Amino acid sequence: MKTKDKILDVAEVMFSEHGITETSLRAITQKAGVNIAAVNYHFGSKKNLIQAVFHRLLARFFDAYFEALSGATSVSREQALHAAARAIINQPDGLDYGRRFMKFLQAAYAQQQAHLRRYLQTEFHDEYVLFLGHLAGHGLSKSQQFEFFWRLQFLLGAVMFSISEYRTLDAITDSEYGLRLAQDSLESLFVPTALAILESK
Amino acid sequence: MKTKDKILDVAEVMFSEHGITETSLRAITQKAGVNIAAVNYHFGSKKNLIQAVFHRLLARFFDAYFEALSGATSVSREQALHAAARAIINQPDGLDYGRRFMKFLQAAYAQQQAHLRRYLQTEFHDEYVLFLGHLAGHGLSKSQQFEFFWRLQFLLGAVMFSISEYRTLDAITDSEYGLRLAQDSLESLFVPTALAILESK
DNA sequence: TGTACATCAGTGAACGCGCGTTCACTGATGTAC
DNA sequence: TGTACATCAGTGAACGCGCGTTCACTGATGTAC
Repeated sequence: MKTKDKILDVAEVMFSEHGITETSLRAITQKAGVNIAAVNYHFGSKKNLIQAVFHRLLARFFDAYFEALSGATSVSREQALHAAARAIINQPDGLDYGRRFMKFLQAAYAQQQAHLRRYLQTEFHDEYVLFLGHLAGHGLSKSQQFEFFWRLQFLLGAVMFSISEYRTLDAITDSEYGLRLAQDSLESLFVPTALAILESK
Repeated sequence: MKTKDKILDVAEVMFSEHGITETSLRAITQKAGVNIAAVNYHFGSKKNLIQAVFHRLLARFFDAYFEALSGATSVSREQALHAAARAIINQPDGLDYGRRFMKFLQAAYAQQQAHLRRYLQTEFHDEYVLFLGHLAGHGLSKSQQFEFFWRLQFLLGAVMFSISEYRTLDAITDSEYGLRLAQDSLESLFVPTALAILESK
């Protein structure tokens, strides 16, 4: 069982760091110190390994998200954004998890891994619908839903990109302005901006 | 000379549509109806071909951007955003160019094509600095510049993602709500949201 | 408790395949006298 | 205008390489009687 987890751990890091198609099973198994045939033994194929990594990343997000809401029955948009921000930012390993998650998402979109979109909507259907409901709110007209949908894409893009490039940005601002972003100030920059994206004008 | 342009055209479409590393020179040359060795004859390597495609996409954007400003001497942030939106949205071929440009950018970031970032900052240095100056404005303190930098990442992410996934989104909203986004309403949704991202709170 | 067998975790080597690149070559076009 | 040569655009076949996957196999652990 240790071999399976070792592969998952290394694959998560390498897929996020270098892209999914760019990362070979040989590179993963070599770094993990296991035999290359173990991937197909435990996961069946590279595609299944990708889904397994995605599953773990998603589960961790939704767990943290719903825990941050701690069973509240009625959730406002702002509460939802705070909970999501914390689920990504305030993890035991700091922004490392969030960065990997967002990098992975970004790579998945850019590399047309359509099977991952399907995977999210089937394997995490309930969580996904609940989460979207929190962000959308209630009683939207058709044209409001339509506009919300587009704004949600703006938001998703903004989050994916800024968090996934976090390290690069941090290094640039550090050398350029001598300033670095603390985790809690990232949340307080992020939530109002997210609200503005969903509600501007 | 026709062969070289055929390769560029097909490469631009295929890199954007399927990702950079996912697109083989064999696929490009086959679709273009030219010999595979012609790529290395005209461009030297796949990496150089990628840069040539990037160059053309960038040149088209900056041309349209500065033309939309039509030589104005002092440019406000809002003017700059309108000009940029038009440079991406109002092209002869509709959103197709913008979509390819944004998909390419996204793929470049996700696939760690660091040479492209360098290419932008050297080959288009003047345009790049001017454009950023228009968006940033003047007289920002260090901590304001720092915050602007982060907000710019939010904006870049939002634009790249929503435009590059434009077709998918359009198809979803069409079937879900029976609504599709006209080009000019995209601009009037986009500019205020962009302003809000840069200035919220 | 001991034995026989089945299942499970992991291995090493090989498979065919598609990749980017190279090379010797052809034929068309341009240049010089 | 004609001839000789150089340059340029494009070709077909092959190169070595790394890829994901497969297969026969080993040894450890679990299960049944």
